[in-house]
Amino acid sequence: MPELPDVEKFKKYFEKTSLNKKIVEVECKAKRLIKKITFKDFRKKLIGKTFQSCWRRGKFLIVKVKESSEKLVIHFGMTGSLKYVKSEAIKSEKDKFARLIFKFENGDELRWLNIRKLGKVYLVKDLKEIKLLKEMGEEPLKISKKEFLELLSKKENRNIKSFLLDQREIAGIGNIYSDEILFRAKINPHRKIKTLNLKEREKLYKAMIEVLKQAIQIQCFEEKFPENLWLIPHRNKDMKCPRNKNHRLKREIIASRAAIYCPKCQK
DNA sequence: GGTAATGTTAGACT
DNA sequence: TAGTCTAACATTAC
Repeated sequence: MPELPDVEKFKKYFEKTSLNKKIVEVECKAKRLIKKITFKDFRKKLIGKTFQSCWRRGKFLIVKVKESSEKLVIHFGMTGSLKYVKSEAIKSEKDKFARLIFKFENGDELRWLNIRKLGKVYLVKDLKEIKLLKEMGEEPLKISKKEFLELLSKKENRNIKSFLLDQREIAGIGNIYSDEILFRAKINPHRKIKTLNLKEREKLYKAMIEVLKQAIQIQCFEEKFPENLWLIPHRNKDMKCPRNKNHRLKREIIASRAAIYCPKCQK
């Protein structure tokens, strides 16, 4: 689930549920997912503190810890999410995949769920300690058209889908949304950047912003993606093109990922 | 039981 | 050397 729009949703969820509550206990059932620090130290440094504010960078959620110079940094991997559970529901609502749990003074708790254990959690003073954050590219919703075109022109030899997926080029786009962006821009995921003309590059920029903004706006609720605009309601389902029911979507491995696209609409 | 999965990365390849 | 691509990682769901 967690690409830019999903992490944006987690950010709002975190703000709504978990700020300014005293942490009284931290539990972890998959200690190797805590990076750069032992769980023992991690726990010790957080107990008694509160989360002050949070923001998103790429696919990372970053949380400022009050009265500390350290930040909690969460990466969700492929199968991560957050779940806040009220004290009265903790016993009845078990989560087999709750890998990290913050317990608050009011009895509630925040669970970091992570089925496949591809996620990571850090506690760092300086975000640059995390290699991927240090090398991370621009935010797609902040980059100007001019900057975006310049980025493309430096990578003419690259495949366009693998470019969009590369966090060092542009932050936060993953497999699902790269497919959506290319579909919206009517660009075939096999294309190399050097084959894209200026019009297509501009279309790509516009599609990227539109797709991400709209997904954020509907908070990634699956049922809210209009069927005649998005691949999401069709991918691995009826496989019909949103633009034309007679077109069949194709699934193909591109850039080592399962790409879904319409060969008739995306040239 | 086989296959696929929304991410990242080390190492292979060109 | 530099740019790009691929396979591997860990675990579960269907």
